Amino acid sequence: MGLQNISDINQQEMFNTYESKFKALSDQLRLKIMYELNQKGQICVCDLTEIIGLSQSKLSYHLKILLDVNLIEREKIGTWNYYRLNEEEVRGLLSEELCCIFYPEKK
Amino acid sequence: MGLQNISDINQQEMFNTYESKFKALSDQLRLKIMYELNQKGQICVCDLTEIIGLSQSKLSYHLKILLDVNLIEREKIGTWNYYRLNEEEVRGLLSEELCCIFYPEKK
DNA sequence: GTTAAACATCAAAAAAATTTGATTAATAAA
DNA sequence: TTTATTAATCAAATTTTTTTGATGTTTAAC
Repeated sequence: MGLQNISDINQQEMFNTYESKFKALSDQLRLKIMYELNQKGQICVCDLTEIIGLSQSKLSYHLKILLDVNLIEREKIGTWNYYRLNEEEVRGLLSEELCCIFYPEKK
Repeated sequence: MGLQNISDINQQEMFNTYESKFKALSDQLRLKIMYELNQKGQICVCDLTEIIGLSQSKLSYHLKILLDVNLIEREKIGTWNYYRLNEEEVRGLLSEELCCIFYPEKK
C-alpha cells in the first residue's frame, strides 16, 4: 500500500482505532457484558462472574479488552472494582437501533 | 449459563448475530473495503485489488466475510462482480457519527 | 501481623482467523 | 473450440485470540 502523506497516516490511524473498537465488540461474551452493564448500570466483577457464568480470570480478560478501547469504565471502591458503560463512546459508535441493547436510552 | 426459555434462545441468537457483524468490521482491511465502497459506490473485485493493494484471493476472502453478514451486496455483470455497501444494514448498525466514513450521507 | 476476599496478570495450551499459492468455474473474446 | 480474464474456493502454513490454571497484589477484617 505505502503511506504517502499525513492524511494517509491519519486514515491508517482511524482504521486502527475502529478496528480495535469493533474487535472489542466482536465477541458474544463481551456483548453479553455490555448488555448486562446496560441493564444493571454498574456491576462489580464478582457479581458479573455469577451473572454471566464466567471464571474470574476469563472475565477479567474480556473486561480489559472493553476497557482498553474505552467502551467501559472502571471505578475502584475498596477491594471492589465496579464497571459501567462509557455511554458517550458507545453512542458515538453504534446506531440508535442498538439503543437499549448495548447502551441506554437518552434521558 | 444454561438456556431457560424461548427468550433466552432469542437473546443468544441476537448476540450471535451482532457478534458476527462486529467481527466482520473488526479488521482494518475490511474497514478499508467498506470505506472505498462508500467513496466509489460500486467497485469490481479487479479494481478493488489495485485500490487496496491486496491479492485476489485475499480480497475475495474478506469480501465474503462482509457479504455473509449482509453488510455489502454483490451484483454479477458478465465476468465482473460488482460490490457495494448495504446501506440499510450499515445504517442500522453504526452511529451517525460514522456517516461518511463507512456509509453515505442521507440524501 | 495473619488471614481472607477481590481481582489483575502471566505463561502455556487450545482454538479461531488470516495468509498464501494453487486449483477450479464461468464467461467472453479470438 | 481454444485462450484469456474474472473471481471463487481449497488446503496448508502462519498468526492472532481465547481459555485455563496458577500466581501476585491490594484492601479489609480479624
